[in-house]
Amino acid sequence: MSTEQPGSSGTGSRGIGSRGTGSKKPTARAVARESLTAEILVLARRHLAEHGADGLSLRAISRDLGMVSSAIYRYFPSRDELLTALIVQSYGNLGDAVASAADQPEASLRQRFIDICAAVRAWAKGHPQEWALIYGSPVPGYQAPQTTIEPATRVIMLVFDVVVAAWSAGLLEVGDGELDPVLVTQAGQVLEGLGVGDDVPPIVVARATECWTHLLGVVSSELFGQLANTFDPADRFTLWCWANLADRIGLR
Amino acid sequence: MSTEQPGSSGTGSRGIGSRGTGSKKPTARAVARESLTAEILVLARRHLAEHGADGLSLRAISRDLGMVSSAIYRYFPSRDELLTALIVQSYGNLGDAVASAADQPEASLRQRFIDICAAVRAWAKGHPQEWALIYGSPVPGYQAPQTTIEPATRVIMLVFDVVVAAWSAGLLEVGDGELDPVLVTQAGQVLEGLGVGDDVPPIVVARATECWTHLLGVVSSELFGQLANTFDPADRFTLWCWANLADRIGLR
DNA sequence: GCCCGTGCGAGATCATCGCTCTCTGTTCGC
DNA sequence: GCGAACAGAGAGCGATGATCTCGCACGGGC
Repeated sequence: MSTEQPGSSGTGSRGIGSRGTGSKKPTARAVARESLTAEILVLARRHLAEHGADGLSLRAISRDLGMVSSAIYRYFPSRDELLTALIVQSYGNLGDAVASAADQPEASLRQRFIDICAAVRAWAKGHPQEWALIYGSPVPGYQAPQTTIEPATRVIMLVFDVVVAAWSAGLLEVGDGELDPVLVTQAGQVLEGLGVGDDVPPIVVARATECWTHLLGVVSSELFGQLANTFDPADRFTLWCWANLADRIGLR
Repeated sequence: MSTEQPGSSGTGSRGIGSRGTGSKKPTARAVARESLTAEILVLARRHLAEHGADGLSLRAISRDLGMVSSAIYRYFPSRDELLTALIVQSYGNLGDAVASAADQPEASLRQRFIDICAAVRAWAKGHPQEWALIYGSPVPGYQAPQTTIEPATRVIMLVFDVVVAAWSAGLLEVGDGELDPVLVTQAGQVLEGLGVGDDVPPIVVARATECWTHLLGVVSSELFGQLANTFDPADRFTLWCWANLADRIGLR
């Protein structure tokens, strides 16, 4: 949810609100703009869910709104901007869903990890088009702006946290310095960027990323039909995969 | 390569060729059709590589061919049919690339497995749009016809074969009947459909599928930009992942 | 060897799309 | 209150996929 992301529309935050400093009355025009922006996003999300990312048509949305097509451009300067807003929202929604699944303080680490994986899959199955939007092939010609990478990291961080916890508990198999030096360097930069304590070894980042890519692979495979005719109702198969991944990070 | 897939266009194979029984003279018209169909596919592949799946425009292709747009429809009744032909071709190309990488009789099983993974990744990096076409999010509104699932299995079979070989060599950890009964059933159906000997245990299918989905996840993550700012030049990371997968199936 | 059916390309047409421009009415800030 | 900024309407541009009809040329059956 959280429909207040559309600050990305740019034109809207130029001189209207002036809500940065004072708390002037919100200017009927501004609230109308905000509400219409939100409404556009809701309709866009609906169209996205029903017709997919490239079935998303500004004209169709404007029709549903009873507006003329050109009016939409007052709120989103282009289709790509709308897509960006939807992507940010989707990352947020997925993050919310997974975070609430991960928020089980009394569950075992292994259970929490598996819950996270299952939550990712559940959200993906519930919102296939959104999943495809954020984790599928990049939309043609669409270049993900920098805005989208920050919310994207949130879900990964949940996985990362569990792996760190596993390492803290002494469960993660660390190996003895046999990690490729390039990986060590790259992992070090990630840790630096994250501001994590220097004591976290690079293998933690590598394992977390490995888990994440595998998680993506399993979910996308199921969602994109790669498992058809094999483990088709994939509930058990995915569960088995999560268990295997948990084993991999020492959560037996 | 193998430009004779367009049999899907339907209208073409009605009464023209009559090459099913006798070897009548190929009918200048038929060879023209065949060559033009092939040319369309070549151009389509080029456009696909340059502008992505949804940048593929029948009109643009017809322009490059010096034809009028409506003429294309004599050869492919719709854009989706063209996409289907491209998908089949892409599966074939990937299969060829990986098969040739796997054809190293004197290499160790582990090395062969890693070579297969690396070959998949290499092909994907060399043909990102094709990869997105076959393993990315389904093209909007496009429903993959049954025609595409057979060539899709070919690459998976290469992975499956290695896992079977690992099992034959007694390397694969089989466990002792602890596999979920649902997985056992589904794996059994797969084995039955494959006509593999009854002695192959279900865990082999499950492990192979697991490897495959993880392989897909790693390659797609890299290709779709999910590894940006982490293991960005992902050569070493992916190699490490392949090694881990090899470990997983007992190929130490 | 001719002839009618069929394949083939051209051209026009339709509905849709993203996006731009101009115009008029409304709202806001000073 | 007034000028400037905003909002929506409407027309329009160039492009897309798809359909239809029209002639022309080819080719198998008589």
